[in-house]
Amino acid sequence: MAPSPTKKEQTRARILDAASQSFRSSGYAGTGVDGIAKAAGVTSGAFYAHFGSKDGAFAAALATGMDDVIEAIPKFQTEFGEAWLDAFADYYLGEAHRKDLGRGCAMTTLSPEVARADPEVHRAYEAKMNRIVGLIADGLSGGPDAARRARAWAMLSTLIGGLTLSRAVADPDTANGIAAAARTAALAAARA
Amino acid sequence: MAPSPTKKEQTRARILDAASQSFRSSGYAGTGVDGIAKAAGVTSGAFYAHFGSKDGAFAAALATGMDDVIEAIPKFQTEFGEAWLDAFADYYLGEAHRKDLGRGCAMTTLSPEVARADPEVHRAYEAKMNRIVGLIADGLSGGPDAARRARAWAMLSTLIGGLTLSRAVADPDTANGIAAAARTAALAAARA
DNA sequence: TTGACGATATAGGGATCGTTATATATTGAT
DNA sequence: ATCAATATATAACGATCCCTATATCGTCAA
Repeated sequence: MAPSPTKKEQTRARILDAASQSFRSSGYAGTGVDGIAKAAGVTSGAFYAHFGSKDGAFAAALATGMDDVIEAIPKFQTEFGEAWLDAFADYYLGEAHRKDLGRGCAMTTLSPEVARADPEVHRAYEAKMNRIVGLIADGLSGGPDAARRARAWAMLSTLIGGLTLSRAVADPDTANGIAAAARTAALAAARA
Repeated sequence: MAPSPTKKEQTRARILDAASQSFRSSGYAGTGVDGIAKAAGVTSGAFYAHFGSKDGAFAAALATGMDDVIEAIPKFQTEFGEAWLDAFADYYLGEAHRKDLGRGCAMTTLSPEVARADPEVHRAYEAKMNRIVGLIADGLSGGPDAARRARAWAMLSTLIGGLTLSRAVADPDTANGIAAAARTAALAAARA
């Protein structure tokens, strides 16, 4: 059984949660250390005791955000079996996920931030992404491994792009149309 | 013939160029008014004389960035004829475009920023996006209009997502792989 | 050439930024 | 219960943020 978290671990988890949410919904530059601390119910002193800097908190938020995906994909695969791809695409482009910028998938919200970050962040991101693509490719059928990985990248591209576009438009009908089109294309790309 | 721009218009154009580049490469929150002014060779006084606020400059940069796309697509269509889709995808996911965050397509760099912006920005963005999708759909063949628009949305999703992903990874080979996979999927989605 | 006006520069305010140093509170071991 | 160690709070620094008010510059008309 997992050991019950200490008070310090609970505080760290609250800060990390607040940081993750703010980085996703407001971006790196749009996020302030004091704002994270306030959202977590602490002050900046606790923040700097747990993460040494804003960069450190971003790296941690990025890592856990990607780990969430790494954990989620096998769950979809075991829970839905052959239909896991459809279920995953439904979730990813569904209204609930679209509307939840703060807790939405880190791949969509943080990738543009990573593109602006230090090379070290790029590398950490890429390592996680490679694991994610590997997990997805394992859940695809047909073709050699390299081709399955390529199809996984294509599917992810379509899901992430579709989610980004649907979040940027104003009209819900337009957003639904984008999501539906991206869903179809993402599944087709995965099975091509 | 176009009238030669006045000094004031030239200054405004320089500020707008600097703003567009900074908003794309550093994001809205990562961009400062003083930085824009310095990059344009003026001071903040000139900035506020031309655009009344940071928001105003972002709206202008967004509008012109989308207009660039609106102008570019017909050029691809007339220049490359039937092969315009391939040429467009090649450009969009090509190395030159991937490496140029500051002058790269506004759809990819600014859509995540629009998702965080006021509803008014969402609406302006959506109006431009609808024109872009219409232009792309006009260049597709087969199926009713609604289906062609859906395929245009799907292709854009894949291009934008693929570009975003390829910019976030560290390894050039990985980036090339993502771009190639997204290219194939984007073209397939457009012709599905 | 002068005067009036429009374009840009200068100066600075009030707020928030990330961070550090220090003080206080809280925990855990004895 | 007491003390040491740790966790968090407080206070403050210099920098930068967006923006306004005012001053200076340049331009064109008369």
